[in-house]
Amino acid sequence: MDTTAAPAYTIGECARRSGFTMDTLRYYERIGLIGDIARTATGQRRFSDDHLEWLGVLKCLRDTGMPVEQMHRFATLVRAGDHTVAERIALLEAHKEAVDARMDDLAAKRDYLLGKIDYYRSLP
Amino acid sequence: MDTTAAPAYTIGECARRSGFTMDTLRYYERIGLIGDIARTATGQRRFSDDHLEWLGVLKCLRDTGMPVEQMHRFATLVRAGDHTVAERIALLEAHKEAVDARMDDLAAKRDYLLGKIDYYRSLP
DNA sequence: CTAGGACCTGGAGTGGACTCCAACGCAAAC
DNA sequence: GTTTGCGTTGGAGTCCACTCCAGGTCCTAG
Repeated sequence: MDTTAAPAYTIGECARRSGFTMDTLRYYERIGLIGDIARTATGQRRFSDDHLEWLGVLKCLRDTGMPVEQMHRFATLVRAGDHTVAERIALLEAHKEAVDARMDDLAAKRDYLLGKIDYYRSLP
Repeated sequence: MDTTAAPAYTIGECARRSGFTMDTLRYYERIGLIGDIARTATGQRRFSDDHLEWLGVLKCLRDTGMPVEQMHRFATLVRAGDHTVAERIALLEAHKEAVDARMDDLAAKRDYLLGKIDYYRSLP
């Protein structure tokens, strides 16, 4: 028999570990970004390691600027099963392109900023 | 005498050249990010090349994620005259640091994304 | 002269993503 | 066993940065 308890995190612990606030976690559950969260007999959420991993994905997508709606589409694909893998790749690739473009733009504007700073430094 | 007319752009032309919408330009004027816009006798705005240059700065700051309120502080410093140059440098440097941090974070998350894509690609 | 487009104002509305609240139940440390 | 604090809900509120609108004036090409 298995005496190892599967780790189950309270929403507070999950917030601490995932980097989302408790409110955001509840919000994400509500809008369908996180599914199948276990509950204790009294109704408290218990998150699993799988959830934490998924939240890591969500955090990555969100922090790179993916709109919540697109994350929702991705979550739907993941939930739909293996036959959506090609579509998931397409979505992630498109997003990666967007991130690359954003990084290029940031780099250019950072340089402009540096020039401005240098100019101010050059003043008498 | 000087027969060269100083270029004066309508708000539409200025929008086209600056990358802001007309509404945003009016909004920025209203909240004090742009000062001293000339008007025709009938009240239409006429932007100058100096404005376009300043709008370039604003666009750079905005597109690199500076909140409007901080841009406003910067605009105030610029308007206050040369004795604020040190403070302007400090503000821009702090912002540059923020941009660098953002870029590092994006790069890391982009790699995570690539890993995810590769994983999906590796599936049977 | 006239039609169509560009511009004006003040103020209201939008969208996205949370974030907060009241009023309550449950947990666990001492 | 009681206090402190974590968790619950549904719904309302917030924040930011615009964005849109009505109802008007003005400009310019034909």
